[in-house]
Amino acid sequence: MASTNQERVGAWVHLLQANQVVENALQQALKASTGLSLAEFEVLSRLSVAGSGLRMVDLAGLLLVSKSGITRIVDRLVHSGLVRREVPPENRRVVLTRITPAGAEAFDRAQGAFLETLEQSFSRHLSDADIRVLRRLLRRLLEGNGAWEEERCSMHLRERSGESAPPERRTARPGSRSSS
Amino acid sequence: MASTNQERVGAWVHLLQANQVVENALQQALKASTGLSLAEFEVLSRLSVAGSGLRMVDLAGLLLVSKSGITRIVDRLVHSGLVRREVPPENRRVVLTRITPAGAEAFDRAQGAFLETLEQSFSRHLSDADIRVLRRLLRRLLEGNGAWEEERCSMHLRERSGESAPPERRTARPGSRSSS
DNA sequence: GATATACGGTTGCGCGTTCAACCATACCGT
DNA sequence: ACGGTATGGTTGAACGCGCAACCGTATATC
Repeated sequence: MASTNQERVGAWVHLLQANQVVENALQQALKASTGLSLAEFEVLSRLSVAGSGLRMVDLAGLLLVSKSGITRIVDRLVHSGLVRREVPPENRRVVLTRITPAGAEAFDRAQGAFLETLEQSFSRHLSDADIRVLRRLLRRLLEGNGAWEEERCSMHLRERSGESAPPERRTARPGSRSSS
Repeated sequence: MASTNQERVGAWVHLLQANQVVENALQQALKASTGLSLAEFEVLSRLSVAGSGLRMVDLAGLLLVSKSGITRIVDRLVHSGLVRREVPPENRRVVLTRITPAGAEAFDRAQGAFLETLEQSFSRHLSDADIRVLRRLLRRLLEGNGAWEEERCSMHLRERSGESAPPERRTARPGSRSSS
């Protein structure tokens, strides 16, 4: 008994729209609370755990945006003083981006609004088991499309309340995944 | 034993990225095969089963785009001769959009590429049971966010093999969701 | 060492979307 | 009837993103 095209298309429409609804909620919450866009917040999130900075191309891979896209996102963050560009002398063709103290502070503030809104628009409606199942299915989707990267799919947020502290993955060794 | 924030955020990142990957694949396939954007295809899809036309505002609700957004999407479709605007004499403030023969033809062609790509990038990687589970979870998400509308979540594609013609909805729902 | 190639990043441009303002039409209370 | 309000649609400006072209730097080949 195979699923009909209607069922498959329906499932995809659900995916499309659920993502849209949650994403809009997050965008709006972030913009309202700190003026950050979701992409900017994501960059700050990545940089806040990458002590030695990240290359532009790695950020692009992490966020699934183009090279020019990440250039502009970082442009805006640099302009607001939340991120710093840095060209390492030993390899002068890359640009390392590092979070500034002001950036870390902004991220901490934004993280509050982010987690709260994620709870309201996402996790609140799913049981813990649901979340794991959803994660598993979507991960299979990513793997099937060759879009699976371990480090990309775990945004390292610092836990706020004394919840189980994450095992601080520090091997941010970028795999240079530009499939351009 | 509650799921950690990391797990929730991770699940959301999966949602975000899986959607992005599938959407990109569909966009690209449609553009390559027929020059249509995903939004334009979606409009054609809706119109192809709405015999008596759809109002702009209804289309906007169906696609989850803004009023101005749907104006421009329809503009492009009208300009390529795939869709017709029509102002009913009995209510001259609405605009009914109807698919033209050329539009129906274009949709038929596009549908092939669409279904094939959806299979390749989506359903291919999930079992039938998976698809149903996924659908159920995402639907719960939509319901939880008050974004559930029966008719929106079933894109009526014509099955190649036997189908059931969907009932056609005539008058507008007052609850259109451009909560602007 | 000189030339070719690959890699990383930025820039110009076009496209598509939203927001806010606006216009037109229908609906409602009096 | 008549003003006020709500509804449906379009328009202009701004924004964010991707594509392609470009430049600078590192690496490979000879």
